Amino acid sequence: MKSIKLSNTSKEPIYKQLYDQISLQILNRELPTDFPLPSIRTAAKEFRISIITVKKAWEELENNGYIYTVPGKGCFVSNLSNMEVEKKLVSQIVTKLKKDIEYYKSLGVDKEDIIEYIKKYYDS
Amino acid sequence: MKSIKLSNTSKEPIYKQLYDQISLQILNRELPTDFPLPSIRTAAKEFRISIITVKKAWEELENNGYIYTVPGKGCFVSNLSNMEVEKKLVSQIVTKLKKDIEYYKSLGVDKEDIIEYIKKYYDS
Amino acid sequence: MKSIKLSNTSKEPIYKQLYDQISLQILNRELPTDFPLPSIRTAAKEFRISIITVKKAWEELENNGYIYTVPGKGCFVSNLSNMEVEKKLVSQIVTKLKKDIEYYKSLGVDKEDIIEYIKKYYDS
Amino acid sequence: MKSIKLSNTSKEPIYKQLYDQISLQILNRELPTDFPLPSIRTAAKEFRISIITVKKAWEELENNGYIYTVPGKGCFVSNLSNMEVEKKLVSQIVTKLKKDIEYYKSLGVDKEDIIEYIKKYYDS
DNA sequence: GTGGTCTAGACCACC
DNA sequence: GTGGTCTAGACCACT
Repeated sequence: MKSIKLSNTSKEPIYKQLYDQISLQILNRELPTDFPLPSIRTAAKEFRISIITVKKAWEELENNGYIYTVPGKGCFVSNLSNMEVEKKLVSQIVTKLKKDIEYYKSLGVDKEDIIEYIKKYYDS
Repeated sequence: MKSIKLSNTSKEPIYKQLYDQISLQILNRELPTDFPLPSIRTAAKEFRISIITVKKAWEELENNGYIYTVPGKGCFVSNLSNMEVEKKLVSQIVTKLKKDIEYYKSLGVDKEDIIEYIKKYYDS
Repeated sequence: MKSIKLSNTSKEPIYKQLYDQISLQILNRELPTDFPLPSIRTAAKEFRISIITVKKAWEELENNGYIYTVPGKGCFVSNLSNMEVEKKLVSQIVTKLKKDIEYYKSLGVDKEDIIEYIKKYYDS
Repeated sequence: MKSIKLSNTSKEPIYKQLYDQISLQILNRELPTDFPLPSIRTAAKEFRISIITVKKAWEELENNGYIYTVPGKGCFVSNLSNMEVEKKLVSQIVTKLKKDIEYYKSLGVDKEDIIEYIKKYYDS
């Protein structure tokens, strides 16, 4: 499991940061099917956050089909088909992209300018 | 003054929605220098929100140099030079763009793919 | 009568700015005894402010003995003895100075440092 | 935390009094880095003022970099380097001093007289 | 009329 | 428990 970075001062709530980073690792196949997530208590200790906060993140992951829970055993990465992964990924990207484009258009930015900016900043 | 749209259910606080839309109109020169904003009370009635919520939005606008207020008179659009407008605009765009790019990179999206998507969606 | 400068955006209310500058000119003998102040209407036009605002300033001046009103004629500078002028001046200075000193002490500034600063900035 | 004194009758708004006194304690290192400020509710009770008034003071402190807030946790004194503290202090002193000097000059007071007065009153 | 400040409640998300 | 936001009133000084 790749390292997780949590920020106390960020505007994003901690449970959301946890959710985002883990779901992303699952989509990127960095966590394989049936990989056991750390127990809620272990994770709470490791990240020095409240058990409740971890529980909330794990719950969200389960609700969105990223993991499944075996009572008394723990939580494991779901068996996502490539198609499902692709679908979740594309859906996330397109949803965000459409919103972003709306924003840039409202600021009066040209399509060409945005593409310029992206070329400029993407590799840095 | 172009119409303002506020959503009660949005995650964005109301005062922030007000701030965003008005500052945008100022940057786009839709509101000229010294244009009088509606009075706090008038705006509160019009948008059916509390006086304090409007006040907070107006306050933020003043703190960031978009408007100036004359007690007993009202609030007016600041005299922003083209250079200042440009600077504020670019700063907003670049700040958001960098965050967005980080996000897309973390999802493993290629630069070319993003540009493809933008070309596809920008004109719709 | 020396020129008067009023600022709309200042934190000081306009009537107070008027009062301060005129009372000062009287204390400095720039306006002699029985000098006629402009009429309220004239002053309002000249300074482009409301008649009420001028009235308030003139009222304060009268209340503090700087001018006297002759109904139907106008307002005139009072006959202040040198002693009275001196007393008003010293009282103003000492009152402010004591408050200022308290402030600087609370910021932990040494007596010597303040004197240094004054020597440095007074002539600029 | 040293005691705070608030005056209902002062011309200064309550939130400003709070802001001034706390920012001063931070600049004087009476409150160390990461020191937890009392919660908004606690402070409101203690000073017998509204929650919103405390909030406004805390907000100003955050806007000016004196404290940082962690939602759900509380507000804490920022980690200010000695250089930053010095800069804030000097900026406050010089800003006020320049205004004071202007005032004394407008009253026709000599540099030497002011220094005399300061020597006389500073230690009392 | 205007903005500036303040009160005493309230609901929400987060920890 | 915490801070973030919001409401519906109120009083004040200034124009």
